[in-house]
Amino acid sequence: MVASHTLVSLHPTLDCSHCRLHSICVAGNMTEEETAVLTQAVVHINPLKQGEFLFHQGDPFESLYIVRSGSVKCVMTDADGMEQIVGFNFPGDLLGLDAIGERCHTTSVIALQHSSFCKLSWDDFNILSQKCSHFHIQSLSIFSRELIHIHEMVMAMGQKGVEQKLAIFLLAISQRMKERGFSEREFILSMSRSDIANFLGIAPETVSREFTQLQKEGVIQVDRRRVQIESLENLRAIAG
Amino acid sequence: MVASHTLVSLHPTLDCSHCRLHSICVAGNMTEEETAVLTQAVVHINPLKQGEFLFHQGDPFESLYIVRSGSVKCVMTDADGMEQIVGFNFPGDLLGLDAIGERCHTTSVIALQHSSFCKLSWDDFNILSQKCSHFHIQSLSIFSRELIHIHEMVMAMGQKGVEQKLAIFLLAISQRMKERGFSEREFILSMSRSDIANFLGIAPETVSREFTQLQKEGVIQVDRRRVQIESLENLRAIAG
DNA sequence: CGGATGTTTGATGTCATTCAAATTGTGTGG
DNA sequence: CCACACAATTTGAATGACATCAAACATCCG
Repeated sequence: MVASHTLVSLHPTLDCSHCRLHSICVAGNMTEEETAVLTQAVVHINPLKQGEFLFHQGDPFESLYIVRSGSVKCVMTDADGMEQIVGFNFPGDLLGLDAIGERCHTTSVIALQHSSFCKLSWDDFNILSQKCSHFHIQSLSIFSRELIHIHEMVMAMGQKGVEQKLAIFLLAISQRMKERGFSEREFILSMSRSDIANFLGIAPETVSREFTQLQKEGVIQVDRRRVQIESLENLRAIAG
Repeated sequence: MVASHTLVSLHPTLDCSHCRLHSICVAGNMTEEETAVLTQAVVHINPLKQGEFLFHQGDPFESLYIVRSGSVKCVMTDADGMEQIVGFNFPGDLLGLDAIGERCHTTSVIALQHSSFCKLSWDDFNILSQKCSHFHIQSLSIFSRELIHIHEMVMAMGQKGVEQKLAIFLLAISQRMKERGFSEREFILSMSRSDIANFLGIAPETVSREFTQLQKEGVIQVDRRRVQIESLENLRAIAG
């Protein structure tokens, strides 16, 4: 529950107003005072190691989570055991939105590396939405952008060839790195080739081939999981 | 703006509490009194004929819309002119959610048949969210289910063969018909073969072939746009 | 009725998958 | 620190699923 009668945080080490993700997180656009209320509601949970689950598909819905550091994949498994990665998430991203309607998680979230999270209970989320219109609008905006991301994903899967898909994927990662203050030209992929393949709906071998193909064309440099984009322009041209 | 000081509707012919979509629309779970406030805010706009636009991609964001009758497709066009249908929507569905974050519509919505809509301005939406916690939660739930739908879509596009895709598509339509009180076994598709093909990321000819294939297998009966599901069980088995 | 549009069906081609093997990377225990 | 086993990635060759091209057919609407 939000302890709105005091602005003094019970967790002095944790303060949303000093968080470097402030602007891209739900706290964006909130006043100093509103942020203090948010700080009261947010809980830091134990960090996860690579491969550990933040929550499982089917778990009852209790809280939303925000990635604080590291990265995760969001996986959906259907009746016949097929797995589909429906998204990768990075610091500042909000997790668990799909569970609101059905009151249980429809995806599993798995850490791709050592990762930490903020936890915000559904009750507190609603109280904050009611109290702080900036929070309300900011969280809806994040929700909305999530929808756009997945729409772009569907566009890529439906309309594009494999080289285009990979280019679009790399540009999306690049964009997210940039938003978070990292280099848009050089980064380490936190997911495996198989994860990328599954996400894009293609075979892992094809991902490999297209990586080397893009390298041959001089658009990127790949070494293991390190990617350097030689020409963003050319990559955009390929993405279409 | 919501005229909350009076519960008497300015549009006597329009009353959310008597709407047959009450339960699946944003009005679901709202109290009688809250519904009255919603009624004040909602505006009925001119109906659209087949092929007409409710809004265009790029239009500034002002309002959300709810399908009252008929059906629409939601289309995204990218830089190189490729079009992707990212969803079909039916009575009770909320439209325009993708525009909240970017303050402009990222998709175009086109009527598949003569269709009518309710309009709810973004300002009123926020006021209602603030005032009525049931409305707030209900709209988030609808938002959340939209995410699940598109995730299921991505699953189908990434993991499944064409026969499965079509089976999944038909089951999704069947489910939506059922939710709206129509037969889940027999319905008229409001979209063309090309629309279905585009949505599923396959060729129109392939849609044709798979329809006849499913018919040969005795799972469905197709006549033009009328579909009869002979065996929901078998169709589910094919969908996987 | 007649042209335009949408749909079905058939023949051929192609891109991505699949299968298989080689290579490299990673973690663990000696 | 090195050797080993296991996992991930890369590369090659063959197959296959779906797309594309082309034409016939049906439907809709004036």
